[in-house]
Amino acid sequence: MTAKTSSKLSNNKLVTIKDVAAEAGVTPGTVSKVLTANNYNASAVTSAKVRAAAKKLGYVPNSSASNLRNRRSGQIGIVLNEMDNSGRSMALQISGLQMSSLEMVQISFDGAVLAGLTGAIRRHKQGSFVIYPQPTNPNDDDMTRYMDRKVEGFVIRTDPRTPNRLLNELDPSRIPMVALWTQDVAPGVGYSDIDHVGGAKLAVRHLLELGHNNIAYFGDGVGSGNTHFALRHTGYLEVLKNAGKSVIAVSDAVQLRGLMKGENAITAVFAPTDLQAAVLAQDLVNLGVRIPEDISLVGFDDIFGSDFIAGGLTTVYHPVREMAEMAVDNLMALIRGETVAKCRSIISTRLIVRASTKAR
Amino acid sequence: MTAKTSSKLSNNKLVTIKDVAAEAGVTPGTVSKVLTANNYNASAVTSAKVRAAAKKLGYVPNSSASNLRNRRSGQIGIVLNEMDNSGRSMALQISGLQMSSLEMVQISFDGAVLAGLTGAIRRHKQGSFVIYPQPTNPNDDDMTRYMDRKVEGFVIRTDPRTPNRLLNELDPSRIPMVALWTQDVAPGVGYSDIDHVGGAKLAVRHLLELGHNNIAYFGDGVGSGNTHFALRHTGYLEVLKNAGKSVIAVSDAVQLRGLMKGENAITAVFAPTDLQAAVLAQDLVNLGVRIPEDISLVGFDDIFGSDFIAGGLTTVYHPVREMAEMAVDNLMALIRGETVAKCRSIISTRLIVRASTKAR
DNA sequence: ACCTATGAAGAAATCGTTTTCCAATATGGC
DNA sequence: GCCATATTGGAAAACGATTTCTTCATAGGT
Repeated sequence: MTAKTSSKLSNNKLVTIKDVAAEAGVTPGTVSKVLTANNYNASAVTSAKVRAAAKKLGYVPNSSASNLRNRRSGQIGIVLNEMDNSGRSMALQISGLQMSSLEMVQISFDGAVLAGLTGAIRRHKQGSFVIYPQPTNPNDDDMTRYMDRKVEGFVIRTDPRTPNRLLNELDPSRIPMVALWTQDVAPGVGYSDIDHVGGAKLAVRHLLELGHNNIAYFGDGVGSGNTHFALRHTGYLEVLKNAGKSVIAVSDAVQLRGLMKGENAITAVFAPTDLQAAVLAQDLVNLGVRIPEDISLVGFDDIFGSDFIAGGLTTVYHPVREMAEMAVDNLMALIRGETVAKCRSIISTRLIVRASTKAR
Repeated sequence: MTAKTSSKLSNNKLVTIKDVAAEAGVTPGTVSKVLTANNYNASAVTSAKVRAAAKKLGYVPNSSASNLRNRRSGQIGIVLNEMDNSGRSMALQISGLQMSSLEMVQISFDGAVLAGLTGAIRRHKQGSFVIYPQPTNPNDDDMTRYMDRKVEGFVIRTDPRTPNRLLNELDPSRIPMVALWTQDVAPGVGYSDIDHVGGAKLAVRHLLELGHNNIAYFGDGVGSGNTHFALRHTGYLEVLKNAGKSVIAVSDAVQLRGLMKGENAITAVFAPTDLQAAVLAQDLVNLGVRIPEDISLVGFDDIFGSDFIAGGLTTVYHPVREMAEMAVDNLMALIRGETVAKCRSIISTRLIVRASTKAR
């Protein structure tokens, strides 16, 4: 009980709309109209009085009251993966240099997401952003139902390798949702993703411009269910088909070295992620293949450390932060009643040319 | 206007306490008492009826209404540094391997903080956690004042190198605050930090146990205003003074190598951060000094990549995640009315022994 | 059996804001 | 100068949950 009562807002004497009204010599209703109603025409003198009083008293509207009256919750939920860096020492040692492990890439990714969110929050001051951990097991269902009544919408961080529970279980016609990092959503769901296809095209066009005629894709092209890989592969295929070049997928360094001979020798490789590029680069170096002298290599993501892969990996920049900001913007727009089509964004990427590619 | 009206909670037909009351055949007041009042004695039958009705209808209390009535905001503010990874390619190349730059360490740090927060959020379901960017310039003062009326308390992430504006400007007697990553706070402010002194002691004791008699501290001991460095230096001094050993500070590899000769030759070094240990290790290797054969080296932080510094750096683990969780717990306790003394935590560290230290 | 003490549930006020409805005043046309 | 029509601001009813105050009923003591 003591706990209950003492948990009141410490700011005991808070300024209410009544105080402002008294100070300005008008009624609370008028204050509200002047300060928030966008279609109300107050006389210039009343308006000035009210604003002066509000400023003088340092009035900040009580959002609980306002949200209650407006039947809004004033909160949006940001669902992030619950990061756990317990396995942080599982780093890969690649090419003689310490490489970011997949997990490190993830933490870095979520750090950038957070950076994007703070940016969005700075702009959308009016609302509250509540971070929720991704529900993973059935015990979280309670939490899901709970969240669902508390917020006006969700930004949901997806994983390219696995379907997202929340996205599948919540009804977009009942609660606005924006998926982060995928374009593969149900009707009515917004999204913010990067341009995987376009990014891959940039990479492959770069290799074409350097005079490479036989460009391999590193991986099976299906990406074992990783939707990003599939899109990046698509970009690879489109550019080469349009250019009338042949396509080929290689799965390891030994196989690749075998294909680097003869008249259709492969002279360049596009890897769908920097991490894979790093693995390939290490294996190639171990086989005595030089990058870029013997083969050009392009990655994707511009992960931290990519400047050191293969002496500086040419890669496609992955704008995580911008993507996260846009997700929030899209959700706000969706909540405002914007059409879903306008709440779907694909953020452009750009090529970063380093030392791993060279003209033939 | 359309925007305004359409921003209503999509969940139009939400279940209120009245619905539950009607279903259970009691009044709303009774429902409230049964479900939330902790000192109310309802008859077993009424209680059962109410709970059954609430469950049947899927009742979730409207937190705006409840917060309004209870004069709480139901929100706590988490103030994090606004992360910007634009300078991400400023990595250091150390010891032939790519090292985390200071900034990377920061992003990793904030990622771990976020991980800790999600953990705390999972436990403290009742409240909302709002992430705010750290106010940095005077234009943010509006935001500060705004935040300050919206939340019941703050967790404020500090930087050891610079004083924190928010901590200095807000009045702890008016709004509860918990500083994250410092112990240097005003009266009334809680904190959650790691045990810098104790961690340093672990490191230096480890060296003593290995038989080292002349252990140097890498850095000036003042740390140019970095409070963490000062504490770690204190731990170093205390252990050596208690052991009757001499202390010495070295500022670079060349100076250190000069001191590695003669009867009081230095055989071990404690660096207050892994990043500094990495720099020192690289310089030592370049000078032909072998680690740990010629000199033992211990760092602090267990940053990502420390397993590769000097072939595996012995270091002190820095529990970021636990520290962040504890900060939230402390703030909740402070808001509940707990004494400030109980809302100050110092999280224990532990030594991680790798290859950079060896017995004399 | 009567009166008091206790227990349990209802009635109603309240939290602070917004908005609809109305009254009052000012404006303009003739 | 008078009536109709805008303007402008006030009065009051919501929004949903909580809690105090009250009432009613039942149990217990003598």
